[in-house]
Amino acid sequence: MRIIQVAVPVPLKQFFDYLPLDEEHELVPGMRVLVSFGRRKLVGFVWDIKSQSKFHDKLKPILSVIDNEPVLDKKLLQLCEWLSSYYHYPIGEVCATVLPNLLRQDKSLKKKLIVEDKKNQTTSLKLNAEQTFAVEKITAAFNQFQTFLLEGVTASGKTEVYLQVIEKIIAANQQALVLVPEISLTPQTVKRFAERFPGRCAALHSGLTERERLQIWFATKNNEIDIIIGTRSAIFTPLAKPGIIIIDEEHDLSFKQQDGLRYSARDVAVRRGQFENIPVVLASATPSLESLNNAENKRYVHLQLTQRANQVALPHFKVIDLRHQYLEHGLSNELIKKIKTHLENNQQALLFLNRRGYAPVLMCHQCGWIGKCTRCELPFTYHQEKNNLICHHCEKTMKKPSVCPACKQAGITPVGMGTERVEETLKNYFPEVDVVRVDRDSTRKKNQLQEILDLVNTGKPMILIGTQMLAKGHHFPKVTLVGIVNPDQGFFSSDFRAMERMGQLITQVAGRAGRDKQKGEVVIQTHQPEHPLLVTLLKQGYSVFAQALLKERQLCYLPPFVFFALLRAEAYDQQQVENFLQALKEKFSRVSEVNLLGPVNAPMAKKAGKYRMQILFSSRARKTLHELLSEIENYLSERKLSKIRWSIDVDPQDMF
DNA sequence: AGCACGCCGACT
DNA sequence: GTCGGCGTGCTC
Repeated sequence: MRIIQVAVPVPLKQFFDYLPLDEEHELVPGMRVLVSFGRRKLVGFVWDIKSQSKFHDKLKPILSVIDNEPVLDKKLLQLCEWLSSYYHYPIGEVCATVLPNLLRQDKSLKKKLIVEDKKNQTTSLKLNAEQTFAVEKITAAFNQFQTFLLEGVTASGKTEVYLQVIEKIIAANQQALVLVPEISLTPQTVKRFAERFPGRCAALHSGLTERERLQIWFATKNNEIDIIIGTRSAIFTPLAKPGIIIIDEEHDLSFKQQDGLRYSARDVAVRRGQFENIPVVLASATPSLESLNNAENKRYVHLQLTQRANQVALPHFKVIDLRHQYLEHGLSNELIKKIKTHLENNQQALLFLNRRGYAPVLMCHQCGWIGKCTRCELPFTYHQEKNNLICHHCEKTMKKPSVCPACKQAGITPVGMGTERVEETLKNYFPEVDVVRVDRDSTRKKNQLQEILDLVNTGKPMILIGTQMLAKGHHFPKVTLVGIVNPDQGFFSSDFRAMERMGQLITQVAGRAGRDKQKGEVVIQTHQPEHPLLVTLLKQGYSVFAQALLKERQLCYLPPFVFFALLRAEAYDQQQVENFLQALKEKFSRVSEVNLLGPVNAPMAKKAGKYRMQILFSSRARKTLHELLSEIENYLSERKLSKIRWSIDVDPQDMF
């Protein structure tokens, strides 16, 4: 008797057993089958073929077999199993998450082939000694599992290292999988790969239709494409002949999925490399502390590129002490003067501010009223362009009131700085030059970003104001001045990773200054000019700064020296959430190797009308931590929690 | 998660 | 009388 064990995409931990459709249909793990599930019909995944079942009296036959060959090969099934147990997420939902949307449905596979335009092939650049060493080391690890941390300062030619490694991978008849952060998957990135390997690469960018995605999925599975470039979810692309996985800007936060299956594509890449027995390259100018620690422990081979190509000089850092200074809408006189000088020299200036809109708070000068979103209980951001108040957490929007809703007097004032306000201020100062704002609002429409980039590339003097969007990937030859308007949140945030991120941002942003022949200048406005970590970063560079942070993490029992997981819960009734988590904490606090902290409010204590709280689990023993999480997962799935929704976040990024 | 069942209050 | 609210239980 054959019993088919099926992973069904429902939020339940277990598999479900079915009878085969008939004797003819061959069933192999990884194939999709249509099954009757309760009163519904669902697309499930064959997991195993067994000879008996505990549910022998309840078994239904499979309704139909969708595939002739598995959509998930053995290695991907192994990866799914790992994902399910590591991230404590139901196996059937993991299988569905890993596939393109169109394959989650009951559609049989039909393949087309993808038309590729042939381009002129560019040739390899000459490597310096460090690059050559890196290429040789990585090449020597082909066909075996080894993780490399490729740490290269900006303009050190990391990309050329990937390209030459990929050249060798292709020569060995294997495929390369390249992951890049969300905002850097631009036409320029893709172009560089496409021009070196014409007709051999495909990019999974956001502009594709589901149909196009599926075509690329097939092409890589059938070994018709040698190089696949994509963001986070591309880590699940099937590969006929896997050769190497490369993660560009491995420190980037967009590699962590923030809902559903909360995986880190970087960590999944390392695990996949292990299962496929191939090398994995994690590359960054500013590696995460996790990866640096792994390099230190010799789990990763540390490769360093310290030379900047073409004799590009490192930019000069200048700290502007904001204490006791008059500020014109958040800008110091000194910064404005510097902008003027650079513009007069026919150069461009780039200002960073991590806050879109006009001002993060709108306040009544008469009575102190503050505009807050009723659903999230956080201040509205004032957008002058639309004359709106917008909650950046739930998108709730309202018209800006003309008089104070509380005291009915006129006196509503914007407080704090956003990109719109810096734009307005600088337009007043420099009416004769282009002042261009680059944030999510100004680039919402298709091609808007490209139009801005084209304008910048004309090279005429101008001022750019942007959020993080501008920190990566783009090359602005005429920018010689970079100003960081307000990095001070990094010093006081309750999030222990804020300082790491600030260091990464300053270093990455500095890399935008003077990439051409001109020496660049980076100006940082701060109320904390003497902060030891800021001084270390600016005087001794990111590596020394990161070492100092790692020491701090070790002393304070923080990751990567301990492992974290969060259990979040939300409901419309705040007391219910708290009681639920408190009871859970009391029940599971007995394991001595795992610390439980909380319940405390989640990063957004109230979102879209729901109250959110969390318990933090921390442990030096990963195994013990995961055993406890499994126990809790079992306990919770066994009982009915009508109004409370909970989720587990392993290795969380946004904690507080 | 869905989806059904079942038990209560309030409507044409 | 029946429509619909949501609390509870089940899915091989």
